[in-house]
This record gives sequence, structure tokens and C-alpha cells, in this order.
Amino acid sequence: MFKITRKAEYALIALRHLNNIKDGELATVKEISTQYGIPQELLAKALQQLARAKLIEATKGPSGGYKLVTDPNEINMTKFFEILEGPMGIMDCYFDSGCNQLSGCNIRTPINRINDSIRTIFDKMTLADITY
Amino acid sequence: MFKITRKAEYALIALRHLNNIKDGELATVKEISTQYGIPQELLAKALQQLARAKLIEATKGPSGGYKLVTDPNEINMTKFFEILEGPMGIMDCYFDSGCNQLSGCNIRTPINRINDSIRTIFDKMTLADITY
DNA sequence: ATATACCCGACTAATTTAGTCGTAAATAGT
DNA sequence: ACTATTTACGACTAAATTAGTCGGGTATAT
Repeated sequence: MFKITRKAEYALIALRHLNNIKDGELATVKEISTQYGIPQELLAKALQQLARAKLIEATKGPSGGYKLVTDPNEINMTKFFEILEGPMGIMDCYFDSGCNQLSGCNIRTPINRINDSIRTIFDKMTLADITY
Repeated sequence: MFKITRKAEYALIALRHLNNIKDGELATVKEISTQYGIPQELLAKALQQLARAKLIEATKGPSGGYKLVTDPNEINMTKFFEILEGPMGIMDCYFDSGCNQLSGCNIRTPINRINDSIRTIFDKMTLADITY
């Protein structure tokens, strides 16, 4: 319950790695996947998503790789998770309008409070926190 | 991402319902499932789990049903979710010892901090809060 | 007795997540 | 130009989880 996906987990590991390498250096998917024992293709997909979202930047070709281009303090976990996994909410009704419950749901308001609490936590938590 | 299961959702709706009916009254699975449009068998299973955990109490036979027997202030969401879904943690390594990552995971400590934050939220949030 | 209601495990179906594959495009080195 | 390397990306399969169903049981009020 409340597990994050492996993709997100792998991405976090990679981000932390990118944050720790020397300035100007790049890290390749291959390196990272080998070092941490992560399936290469899966990690590749995660990093491509992060690149599309401009959190990291890719350089193609030999001696290419990824580097972090966003201040770790600016990358909060809500953003991070939503890049990889889409909207974050403990129930769909937090986002969707179409709810198929019959005579009205009696927990919508409290559910939203829970959601907000969780989002607040993740909003306040940045990659910098994850990196120490 | 971070969805709760339908079972948990249904159980919450039911608990709230039980908390709102008159003292001494019982509510049956059938009533609740009909009223809120919930699959009866699935709700039944959820309530059975809650009954086993002594949050609610069952009376069998005609005119039987369930009632709440625990102070809503005493039922926190961590307990509630763990009754229904087992251990709550965003990653297995929060509980499991056997981690198959190769050269050591670089995010274990921060992951645990995230976990603790989430647990803290749910620890502090009781059924009474959900019920208003 | 019978009908009602909880109890419970086993089962299937649907959905989501994890992981793979094939192909393309960019680029550094030769 | 050619080759090896690396990212980009969509389609695909496999595994795992969640949702929901079913069949048989036990208790009990009437």
C-alpha cells in the first residue's frame, strides 16, 4: 500500500547520482543501471521523461549522457512524481469529475483533506532533501 | 499514483456510515452496498477484516448487521489502512530486509524519511476527522 | 424449518506495473 | 563516409496487483 513505482524509485536513485557527480560530467544510462543493478531500458525510459520535463539534459552520441540542469532545491517531489506517474491523488475523484458512485459519496471532503496533506509533504520535500 | 485501493475506499465509506447511524442500530452489508453503489461481496470482505480487527462488531442472523465499537478518535488511518492492506510504506525496503539492489541503494535514508512523514500524517488522522 | 446475515477461502477478470524489443536519430572519433 | 555509442520512443509481452465473483459454511430471529 502506498508504494511508489519502481520507475520512480529508479529515477530517484539516478537523480541523486546525477546530483553527486562532478560539475560538467555526464552519466550514461548504462553506467547508472550497471552501478545500481537497474534494468537499463526501464531506467532509460524514466530518464527520458525527466529530460522531456527539462529536469535533466541529454547529450547524444559517444561520451554523451545526462546531467542535472535544475537546482535540486527547485525539484519538489510532487513535481517529480507527477512527471513520472501522472496526477498524484489517493483517489481518482480528486481529479476526475465522473464518479460512478450511486447516492453520493460520503467521504469526498475528508479524502480531499488527506490528499492535500500528502501533497503538502511532497511539495515541501525537494531533491536536495533526498540528496542530504 | 498513491491511490488507495477500492477496498479501502469502500471500507471508509462504510465506516463513516456506521459512525453516523443511531446508537444501538446496525447496518447490513446489503444496505450499505446498495446505498452507495458498492459491490456487495467486496464490501463484505472489507467489513469482515475490520470486524476481525475489532473495529466493528458483527451480529449474525436476521436483523443482524454491523456496528462501530471503537471510538472514532481511536481509529487512526495508519491502523485502518494496515488492517485492510498490510504494511504501509512507499517502498518495500521500509519493511523487508532482502533488497536486491546491487552496489547499495543511495536513497534508503531519504525514502525512510518520506515514509515516516506519511505515516505521521495518517497516524494523526482519525476516523473522527474523516467523519467531521 | 426457513430466511437472513455474517464468515471465509478459492477463484477469475481487469488493471496496472515491470520489463523488453526494434528502430530511429544524433554525434564523436577515425 | 563509416562505425560505435548514446539518447528517443513507441509497441509489445510478462508479471504482479487489485477488483470482483462464487460456493459453501455458521449463527440466529421468527
